[in-house]
Amino acid sequence: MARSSDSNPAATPDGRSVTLNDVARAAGVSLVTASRALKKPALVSPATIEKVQRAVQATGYIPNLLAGGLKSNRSMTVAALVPYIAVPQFLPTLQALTETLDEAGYQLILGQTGYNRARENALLNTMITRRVDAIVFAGLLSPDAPLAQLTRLGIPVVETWDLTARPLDMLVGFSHTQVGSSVGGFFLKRGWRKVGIATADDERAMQRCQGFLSVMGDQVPVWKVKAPSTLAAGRHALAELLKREPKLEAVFCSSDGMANGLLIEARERGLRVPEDLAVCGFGDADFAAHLSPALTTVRVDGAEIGRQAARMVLARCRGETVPERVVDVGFRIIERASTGQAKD
Amino acid sequence: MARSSDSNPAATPDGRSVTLNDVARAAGVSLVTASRALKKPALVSPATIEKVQRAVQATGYIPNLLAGGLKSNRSMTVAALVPYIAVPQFLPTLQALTETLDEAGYQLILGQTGYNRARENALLNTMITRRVDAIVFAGLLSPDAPLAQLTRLGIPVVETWDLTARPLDMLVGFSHTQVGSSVGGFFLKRGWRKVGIATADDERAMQRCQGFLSVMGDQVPVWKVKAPSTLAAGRHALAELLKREPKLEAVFCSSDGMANGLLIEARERGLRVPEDLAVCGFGDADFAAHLSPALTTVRVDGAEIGRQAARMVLARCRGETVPERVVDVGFRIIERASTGQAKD
DNA sequence: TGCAGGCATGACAACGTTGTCATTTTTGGG
DNA sequence: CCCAAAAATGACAACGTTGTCATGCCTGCA
Repeated sequence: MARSSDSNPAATPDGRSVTLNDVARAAGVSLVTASRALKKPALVSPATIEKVQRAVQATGYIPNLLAGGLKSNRSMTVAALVPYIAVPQFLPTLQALTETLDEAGYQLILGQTGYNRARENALLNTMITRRVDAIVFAGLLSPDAPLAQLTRLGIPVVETWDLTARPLDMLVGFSHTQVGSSVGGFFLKRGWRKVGIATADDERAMQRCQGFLSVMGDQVPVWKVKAPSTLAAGRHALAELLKREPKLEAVFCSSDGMANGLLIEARERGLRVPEDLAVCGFGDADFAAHLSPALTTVRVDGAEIGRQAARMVLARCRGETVPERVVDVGFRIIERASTGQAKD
Repeated sequence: MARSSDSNPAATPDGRSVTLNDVARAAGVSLVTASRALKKPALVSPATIEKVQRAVQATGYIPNLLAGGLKSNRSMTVAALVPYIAVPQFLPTLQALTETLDEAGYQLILGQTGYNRARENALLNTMITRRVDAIVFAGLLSPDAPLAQLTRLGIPVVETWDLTARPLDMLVGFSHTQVGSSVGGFFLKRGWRKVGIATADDERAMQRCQGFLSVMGDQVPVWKVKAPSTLAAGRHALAELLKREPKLEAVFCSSDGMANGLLIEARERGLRVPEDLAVCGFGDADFAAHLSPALTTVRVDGAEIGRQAARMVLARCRGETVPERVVDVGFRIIERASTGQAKD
């Protein structure tokens, strides 16, 4: 990868790299015209465009987005801040976000907050320094975030995967409390009273937990693990919950991976699912429907969250105002075999 | 998020945003000194640094990395190109890469190639346009990639998760063919002759498949699915393989998720694992050890790949030469219950 | 044929920082 | 107390593009 100075089609004779200026000279037009031919072809005659494109080929010109971004103050870059890249729930969102933005020429800059407010703020500052055109955040921003900077610079912010009446700027998500109470209601309707909850300790999972407890009562045994939750944590969770409530009838898990662990642990212990123990997960991961028994879970359209967030970001980057700044994508309990048949 | 012009501590009276120039003026030093105070404190007296930092506070200065990057020709940005963000195997690599680079002030720009060479090349060009300081690629670059550009600009490239004697630039990975033949050898030693392979159709999985077949023979039934493989695909795969070879003794899967599917399907069909059917996965996902039976699989240290790639990238960005341009992180077959006890 | 209006192009400055070289100030040894 | 060397600071230009305004040209209509 050494920079060869001889016979290098992308370097001018004196070694500098090829700039738009060189292209313009080669095409016999002015710098501005060359710029326009490439970026705003509508303003340039077809013949000139042709000339410029030929010159681009001949010189091996490679545009420099940094330079353009400096003047136009647009980096064509969007920051995506998540706790960890590997948190399964956010993956469809990240994927859809990346794809949708890419189609519009925007790229994603990734940041991992590690469920850590200090890092979150540090990352926000980093992204501001990079003059990202927008920020998409997994969750709600903390009140002590460097909001002032964001507001100052007018950087659009989309909070996701949560719900609040007064978002910082824009929001795409759903109510975790409501998820919890819905699952609680579902359990009640099935007549289960000896229930438990196995949950990660992140903010959103705790909201689901609270919603669940608000319906099921505070005496419900709660097994809490450090986020992100795993299959192994799920196996352990069932063991712990059974210690506290040997006659456990149903468990609500804060992720499908964890629920998968519960299914496995239940089988190991000779507990039949759903006859002896019902299990409900969260997220409707791709594998949930194919477990045995198929897993009842809460479906959230993570990809849709990503698409909507991208849509909002792009609109704002085009200078439009986004009318509905809060989008509730909702959720749905998907009943499968792990909670048996409805008895009504 | 409206840009308020009044009482805005980050905007000068005339509405421009605060630049280093304003800081310098406020601190009573020159522009260059202010720059150095913030970026190269070793060259500036402590008293001046103090003054400048105070001025930064007072003015609410926010640096602009784009501007600096233009002059210094360093974007403090590294591109990571993967097939899809959600491919589980790459997640630990991405996570480690992000973390390690972040510590050095570099951020990751994400690109999804979608197992598509055309998109791959388009993305490479995009990243070059963005003047990323390096590119980390999941897999090997295709020969028709815009290599010339990369070489021209001297952009460091790290190919990962594969092995070749002559990488484009640098490489961290391991031999998939060898993985396949190792697992084949392992199966042979156990005396299994009626074996099958369930594999995704991406390049690397196909290499593992070839390695496996080179040891086990070409008559082995192969069930191929579109990458990325899933649990559902695994369930289906077992059904298909049993059609072709009803007395199947062992199956090698191209991912742990797929293997999980095989375990489930086997149980559904009343096949005991490992007594009736042995299963080996690939990747040693976090759940592999906690399945029932625990899954025999091939462990690859994905996080280490990420760290090594980051190490190489950072070294090159510091202008150092990287002596060992090819790092083989190897792999290990982790024997667990899904392949039973060794009989020797 | 003359002129308004639109289209195509060009000149110039600017974006906010950093590299380079020059200059001033300080320090330490004789 | 002086001078050489080092430390600290400053002036200027440059990075490569785009925004703004100005200008030349041509088309079509009166």
